[in-house]
Amino acid sequence: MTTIKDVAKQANVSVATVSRVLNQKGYVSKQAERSVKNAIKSLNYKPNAVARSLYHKTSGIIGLFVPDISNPFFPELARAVEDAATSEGFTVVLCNTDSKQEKEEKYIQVLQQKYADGLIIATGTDSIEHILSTNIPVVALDRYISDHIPTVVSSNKAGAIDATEHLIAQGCQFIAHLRGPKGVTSADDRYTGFKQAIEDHSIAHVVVEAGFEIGQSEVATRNLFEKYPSIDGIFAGSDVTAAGAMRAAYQCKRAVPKDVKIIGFDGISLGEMLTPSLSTIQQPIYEMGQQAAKLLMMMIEKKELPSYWHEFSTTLKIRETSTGSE
Amino acid sequence: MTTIKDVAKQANVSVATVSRVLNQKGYVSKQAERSVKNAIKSLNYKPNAVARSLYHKTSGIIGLFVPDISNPFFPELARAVEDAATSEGFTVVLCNTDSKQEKEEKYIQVLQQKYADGLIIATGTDSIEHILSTNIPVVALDRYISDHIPTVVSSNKAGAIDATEHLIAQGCQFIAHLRGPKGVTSADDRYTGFKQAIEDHSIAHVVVEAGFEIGQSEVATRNLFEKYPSIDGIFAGSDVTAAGAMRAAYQCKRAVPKDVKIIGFDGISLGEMLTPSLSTIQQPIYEMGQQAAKLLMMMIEKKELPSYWHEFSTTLKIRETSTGSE
DNA sequence: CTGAAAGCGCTTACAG
DNA sequence: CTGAAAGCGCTTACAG
Repeated sequence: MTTIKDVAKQANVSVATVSRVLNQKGYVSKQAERSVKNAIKSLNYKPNAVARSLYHKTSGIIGLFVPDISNPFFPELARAVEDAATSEGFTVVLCNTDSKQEKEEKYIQVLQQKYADGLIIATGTDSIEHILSTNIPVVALDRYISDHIPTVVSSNKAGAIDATEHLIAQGCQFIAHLRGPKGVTSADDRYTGFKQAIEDHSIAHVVVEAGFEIGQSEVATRNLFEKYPSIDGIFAGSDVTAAGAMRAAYQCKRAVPKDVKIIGFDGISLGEMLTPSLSTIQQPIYEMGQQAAKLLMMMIEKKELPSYWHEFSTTLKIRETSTGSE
Repeated sequence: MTTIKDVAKQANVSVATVSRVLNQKGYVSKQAERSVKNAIKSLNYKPNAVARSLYHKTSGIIGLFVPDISNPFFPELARAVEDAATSEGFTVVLCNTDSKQEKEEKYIQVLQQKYADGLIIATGTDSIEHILSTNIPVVALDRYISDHIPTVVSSNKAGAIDATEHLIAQGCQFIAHLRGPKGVTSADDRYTGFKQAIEDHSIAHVVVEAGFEIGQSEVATRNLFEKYPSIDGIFAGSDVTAAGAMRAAYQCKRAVPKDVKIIGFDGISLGEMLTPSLSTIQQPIYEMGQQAAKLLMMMIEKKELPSYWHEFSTTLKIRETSTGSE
């Protein structure tokens, strides 16, 4: 690797001068600048990022914490974060935490040792101390941590109301809600929205916890069909659990959407791959990831944040699982 | 941040001694060791990874190149790579290249400036010069680059034969193959396997290019049904394109598996989320990602590689889209 | 406008 | 067994 010394020698100046033209900082004569630039080009010199890091105590690295990138909600988010970060010259380190505090702590330690500039946290753990006690910028994505941490979420409650009212408008008389895990902010908010819509319209309903995974949801829905044969609408807490409900309907010989209408939540690409295609509440996933990255980079650059709360509207996406009666 | 100097002062030794106990290298008296260890603990000292990097010219960073993490094949691979890397103290940087050479080159440059230790390349671009000309260790995952680069793939051809013969065994008389993009090694190999099986059994068939995306596959399959109404079996080049075929069958009112049997390739979790669930050729995705990471780390540690070619067997996973006649 | 020097936080020959 | 010193490749006061 060629270093700043090689460039200085070739250009017949000191390393200080090379550094000045590199950073466009301080006075440099036209002539010196020209010969340095030539030397840089002819040697194909690229400054060593590690040496810069050591001096500046920054690295251009940001950590992205997700529970598990295999969970289909997170890749789209990760893509958005990475795009936004890369466009500003940052690099993103992927951290799968399985929502385990111990893993989060390990990642935080390793990242701090590398002078990571910031963290985007899209995972939920019970304890938040280890996050609050870190001294690097953090933004919370798709979850709430604390009022002191900038937060990017979607309108989970309003979206859940839209979903439920859509089912009601489609004529559903007995609606089941497959709710996500208790204690997970988004799942709780969706539940609250469901409850409110149901009460506003006095519709028969039942709520069951179905995690965020397909297996659990499939079993839960099957049990539901057995216990309450007259269920004709399902609001699933996520698109993945909606897919589970569709599988259960198939197994129990209920036609979708004819016998039972189903709507999910998230708007991940899975929904369009299902047959029939899944109606859902679309979160602007890409925009959310992008926003989180932008906020983090503003914090890193010590800019004032316009707000600590960024809530994105959801939109009702009507596809095949909730429409008509075919 | 507390530094090695602080520790040295607290322990009443020189920084050299502290460094020695940190690295368990060189002679240190029991007594010095004890007082250094105490100082480290009481100050909660963590060595600065950047300073170490600068000296050693390594960083513990590996780059993972994928076309797009949103494509559902890659998250499982990424998870495996990240798990294996983290367990050995490496950190993985996510690089979405969109299979564009220009993006790959940019990432390579940035990573080299950070003293990245290695690259796992799971993307295909036409040119490979920029990869060959890099001087850091590289392993190719799910693609072939060159004989000089360790490669981890699955038995695409054999898997395709299994898929095709399975459809034949299920009684299919006219089989369509939705092949992946030409020039992509895995897609080409699957096509070759299909051809071979078809010829061995003299079955009517048709091949059409359907990319690796759902939209294209859906349209292609619809056209196929229109043109060749007697198609009763589809071997899709990936699980995603199989999902597209299922959507097309739905639109064209062909029951799956009764009227047309479908099998995919990959074994991503999507297959289990579909209704009916998707028969497929399962690649050991996690093991492949893990193996790639392990090979890369061996190269980084200058260990001899047992082989440059690591081919994993696929397994036929019979689920609902290809069985019975219901 | 420019260079010598100190410093970022480590590691490792080299003397002793 | 231990410390002073040089060096990894940069950047930036400080003098001139």
